Amino acid sequence: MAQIDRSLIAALPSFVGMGPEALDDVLAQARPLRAPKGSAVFNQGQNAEEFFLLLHGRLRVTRITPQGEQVVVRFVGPGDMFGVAMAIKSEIYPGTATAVVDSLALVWPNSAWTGLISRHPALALNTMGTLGARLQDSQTRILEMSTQQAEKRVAHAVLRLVNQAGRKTDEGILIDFPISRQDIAEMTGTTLHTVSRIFSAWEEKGLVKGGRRRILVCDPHGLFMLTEKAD
Amino acid sequence: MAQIDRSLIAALPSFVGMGPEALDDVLAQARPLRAPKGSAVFNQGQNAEEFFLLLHGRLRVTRITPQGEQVVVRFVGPGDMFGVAMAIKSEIYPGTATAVVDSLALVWPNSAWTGLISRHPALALNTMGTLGARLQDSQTRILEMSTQQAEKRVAHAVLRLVNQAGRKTDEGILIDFPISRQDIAEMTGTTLHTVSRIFSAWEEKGLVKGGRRRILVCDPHGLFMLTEKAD
DNA sequence: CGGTCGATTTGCGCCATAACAAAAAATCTC
DNA sequence: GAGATTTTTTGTTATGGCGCAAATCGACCG
Repeated sequence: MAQIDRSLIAALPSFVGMGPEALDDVLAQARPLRAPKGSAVFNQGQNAEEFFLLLHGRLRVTRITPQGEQVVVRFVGPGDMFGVAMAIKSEIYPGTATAVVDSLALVWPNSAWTGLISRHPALALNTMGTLGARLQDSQTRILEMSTQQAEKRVAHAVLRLVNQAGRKTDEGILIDFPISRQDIAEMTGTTLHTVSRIFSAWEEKGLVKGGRRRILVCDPHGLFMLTEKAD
Repeated sequence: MAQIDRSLIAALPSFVGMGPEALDDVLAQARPLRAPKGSAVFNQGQNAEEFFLLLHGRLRVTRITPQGEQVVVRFVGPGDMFGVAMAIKSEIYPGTATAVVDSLALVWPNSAWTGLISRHPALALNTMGTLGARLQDSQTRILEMSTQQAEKRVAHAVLRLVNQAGRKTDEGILIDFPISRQDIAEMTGTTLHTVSRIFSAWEEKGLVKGGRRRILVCDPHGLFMLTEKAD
């Protein structure tokens, strides 16, 4: 198999503090994987045999309850590791990862995990940092869902998306991957209908401009006010 | 300082797979800390300079929003690590840990963290597992808060407490540390009043017996049914 | 360009649950 | 054990946002 160039990953948060030979050791066991838009990289409940790093594109990670309700756990962006079931001592993938745009990832067999962690303490520390960041994020969401009502939760979710994937344009900040009202609803624990109403209200106030599966934030500062003091 | 006996920690999940000299290395930098009931081990926002392992007792970890609303993040039991801000690359403690009964912990200076992780890959893997378990737990709570209504969320919370800290008695399963309706409310994102009503209804059905700051689960199976099928 | 299908918007009625308000009960203190 | 304090229970009222349903809009396709 052709060796992947280490410059592809050297700058990523997961690999900071690692030398060239360490990076080569990491890459030696990886293979690339193309994920066309709409395809699933892995499915909830599947036996977890590999872990991943996203190089390019965007994935949506979802979880489904036994009763069939779905929630969006997070969006994966370039440089993020995902499907690290090994790290969390799980035999199966706890969620489903779907490409929302054409994407490209690196894949390692789970068998490589323990060795890599043991040989590269920096990788261990970085991975913990990533898990910790996700934990913080989850707990923040719990905090919001416990104490705030729908409009604020939606505002926070949009602001988080802006930070993760916002692209400045001359009209405002564009979230540059397809995301539906349904997605926002599943991120905030509300319904499609409520999100739609909230967005309509925001459009009237000039805070956002909605397109189909697109969000254009005209006034992020206004959203901040919405999340701080209440209307 | 007197060396702590390694048998105290050898069997704990955080230290499985570590040999005697590794355990001694870990313990060499630790000191014991008593936390009387009601005292805070650390406070939200404080500079994080140490990390901890609970040997005996029970702590409640809470987080407060800028607006002053509080939520209960989790309960820490014997054998659990807590306050591992280092692991998650945080400078400060993101929450407050309060002893709900007289407790005893081990304390390490943060400066010991990187070295310990680097020297003991097993500790790294175990810690990741712990973080992963908490992440799973958080995401499960998000799932529940998104899709289920108050009664089910409370039922789940009680069942989780039963698993963590339930003690069998001849009348049922007793959660053997002080926990108020307010606590349950803060764990489930509802109000004191709603929790009280729910508990009253359960008492009428014979599912639980409530005492002040105590919960006695008479029929866990009944609660399971409550969380599965509705009604 | 017309047809089809998915996404979004909007109206309406209803219900779970929050908010407010007190009383009652349990526990602690001296 | 009397009083004070905290916790819990319970009643009443108000409302956010969910469920249902139907209309509209926009995009993609042949």
